[in-house]
Amino acid sequence: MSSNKNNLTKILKISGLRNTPQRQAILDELNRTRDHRDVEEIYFSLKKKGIKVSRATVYRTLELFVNHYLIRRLDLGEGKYRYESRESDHHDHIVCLDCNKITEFMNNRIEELQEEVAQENGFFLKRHVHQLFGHCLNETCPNK
Amino acid sequence: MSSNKNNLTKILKISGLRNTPQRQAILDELNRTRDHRDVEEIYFSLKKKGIKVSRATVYRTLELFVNHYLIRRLDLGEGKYRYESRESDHHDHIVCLDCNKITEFMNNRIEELQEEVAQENGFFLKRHVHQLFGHCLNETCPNK
DNA sequence: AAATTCTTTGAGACTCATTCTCAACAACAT
DNA sequence: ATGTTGTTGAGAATGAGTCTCAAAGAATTT
Ligand SMILES: [Zn+2]
Ligand SMILES: [Zn+2]
Ligand SMILES: [Zn+2]
Ligand SMILES: [Zn+2]
Repeated sequence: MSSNKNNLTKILKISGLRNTPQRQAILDELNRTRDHRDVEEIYFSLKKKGIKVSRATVYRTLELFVNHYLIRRLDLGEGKYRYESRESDHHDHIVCLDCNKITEFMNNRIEELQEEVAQENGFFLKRHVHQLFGHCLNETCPNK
Repeated sequence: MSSNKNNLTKILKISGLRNTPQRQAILDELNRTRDHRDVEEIYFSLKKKGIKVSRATVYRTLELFVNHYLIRRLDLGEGKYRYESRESDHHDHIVCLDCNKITEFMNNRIEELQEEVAQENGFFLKRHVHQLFGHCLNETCPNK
């Protein structure tokens, strides 16, 4: 945590930016779990911990961190973004249409084929959005 | 067009719904091209043709058609939806980050692997969102 | 430690896509 | 032609996200 704090301060300093309690708290909050959280969830988690922060700052900070590759932003088609820690490796997501459970997957062959498809179509691939939607087989899922 | 009209009327009737000039015009407008259009584009195309229609009806009708599998809705992460005709076969999209050109692709191996991934993770796959983003090699692209 | 500089924050106004409300309108069956 | 009931239009409402600007506060210098 302490090394983490120094780390963030350094990363920001390179761009002439300052570390603040709010920024540190938001990064810690995301790195604490592997969840995929939206802005309201993050905002209320911080509030519950007694951290003085506003929604505007949460929005601004998340965008800052996405641009500095400290976190990932994902759009699961819900009309709002979710954010996750970047402490895990690259992966894509499967979402249950019934219980909204988000499962991560990574398939090397698919990643290779994405490169091939881009090349075949005259594109230099920068990034991709890949999500599967279906019904999970969980006992706890309302579907079962 | 006439057979198309009868067609739409039949499809709607099954659900106890009525065909109207607005609904027919919106479907015709989308089937006329293979473009991926947003609501404003569709709305103004209809207006330009002198068709009496409101934004509310365009929104409502597009959702109705998506639910009845008459058109497809896509979310390219622009903060708004685009719609396309369903007269083409299933495909996914590559988008140029510079000129926003949308190119369609279809890779059978990827589609198979999506099924495998879903199965491996205990999901029954219903649909997927798959988009590639990169730089196109077009001469007319501002990037070149 | 205090002063200085310049970034960051908070509160609320604002934007924009989309949804909702409800009275007027118009398909369609008989 | 009439009645029933689905549909439309106009504008209000919603909700995520952005913007504004004065006050607060990091980081640096003295
Ligand atoms: Zn489930
Ligand atoms: Zn994830
Ligand atoms: Zn391009
Ligand atoms: Zn397409």
